[in-house]
Amino acid sequence: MMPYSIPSRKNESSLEDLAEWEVAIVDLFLNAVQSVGLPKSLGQIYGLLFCRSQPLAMDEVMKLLGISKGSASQGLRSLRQLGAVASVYEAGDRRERYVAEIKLRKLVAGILKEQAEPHLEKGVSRLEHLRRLLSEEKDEESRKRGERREKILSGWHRQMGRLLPWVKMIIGKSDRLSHSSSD
Amino acid sequence: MMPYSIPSRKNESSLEDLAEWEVAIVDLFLNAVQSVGLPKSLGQIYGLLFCRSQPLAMDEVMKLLGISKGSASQGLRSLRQLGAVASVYEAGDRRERYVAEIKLRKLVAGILKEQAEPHLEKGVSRLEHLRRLLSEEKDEESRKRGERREKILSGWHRQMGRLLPWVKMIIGKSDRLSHSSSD
DNA sequence: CATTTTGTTCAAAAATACTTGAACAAAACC
DNA sequence: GGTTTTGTTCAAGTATTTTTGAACAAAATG
Repeated sequence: MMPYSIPSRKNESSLEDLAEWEVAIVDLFLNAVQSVGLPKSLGQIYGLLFCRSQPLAMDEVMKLLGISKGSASQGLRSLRQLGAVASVYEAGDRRERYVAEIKLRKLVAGILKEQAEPHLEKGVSRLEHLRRLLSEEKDEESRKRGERREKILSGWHRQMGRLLPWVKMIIGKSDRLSHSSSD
Repeated sequence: MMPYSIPSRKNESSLEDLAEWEVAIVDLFLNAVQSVGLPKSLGQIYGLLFCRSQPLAMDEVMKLLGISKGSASQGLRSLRQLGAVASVYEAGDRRERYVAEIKLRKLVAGILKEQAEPHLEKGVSRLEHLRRLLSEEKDEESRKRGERREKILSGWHRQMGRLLPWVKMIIGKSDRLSHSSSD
């Protein structure tokens, strides 16, 4: 029964070419991004680039991680948008190549700008909408209560706006410890 | 054809009893929690309790939001665990009743404790695992590169650990502006 | 102690989010 | 200009998460 069966590699031409520690780091980032609510392919791709000293092209990323063209393309786009990867041009090759941004300060700044700030912005219009509804509320008790709630939310909103610069500052501090010598 | 048809309310006995501004706030929290990756029923429930001055029982939450028993039960449990709602006992009623915690400081502290700290903790063992793999890596270049990466990750980990207390502190400041007088 | 009320659990259904791959566009090459 | 390489888009498929509701447990009631 079934002699000469195919060697049957575990992972269909993926992850095989990564060192064990690289797999561990890819997995680490995979989990990390999921906890922030981002798709896991983002974490895989970033993790892979983070491990490597040389820039990788999209087809190499696909091959090494065993993910589809679509995922690779979209994932790299999101990462560029977040400022988590940069593209570099290499002589004698048409393909665009990518490297991971490893300064925590820049990573955090990118996430804050792309994720937190849009939410704060949306918050402004939501609060405006809320105030409009309140001004139309007929029931006295209800309106009073709503106005108190609106005050609380405005306060929270202000606090959050104040927090962001601090986070950038605190993370920024002694970031240069991160990248000591080479690479 | 079909005279005397049933009035056909839009929302099957839900949201109807909320004021418009309350619906807006429920929706606001619904969106807010989703952006943090939490299930939206958490946001709805918290939002409803946030609007109300009087504690609500689980069946009232179900009725007002039009959600199932299971969602209400699980949602309230998660919120309690996060420290976002507290239960209160009211005379002459067997049911447990819930109120929203409205101090931003406490909310943030709860989220950090339940979400961020466990991740940091897991990070410790992941870094240990990584170091073990690195010590077994045979290829010289690869190991050196891996060791540089491990240093970077350890640095990030440390920075994150330092950030949390600051966040609590900064958010804590002038929190008392939030709840001025009644409620 | 049988019954009613209150609340939890969990398997299945529904809703969402993610990935895939084929079709398409854009640029480089010859 | 035709061909090849590189990269994007998006509808359909797959996987994951969330919600539902019925069955169950626990406690109060009479």
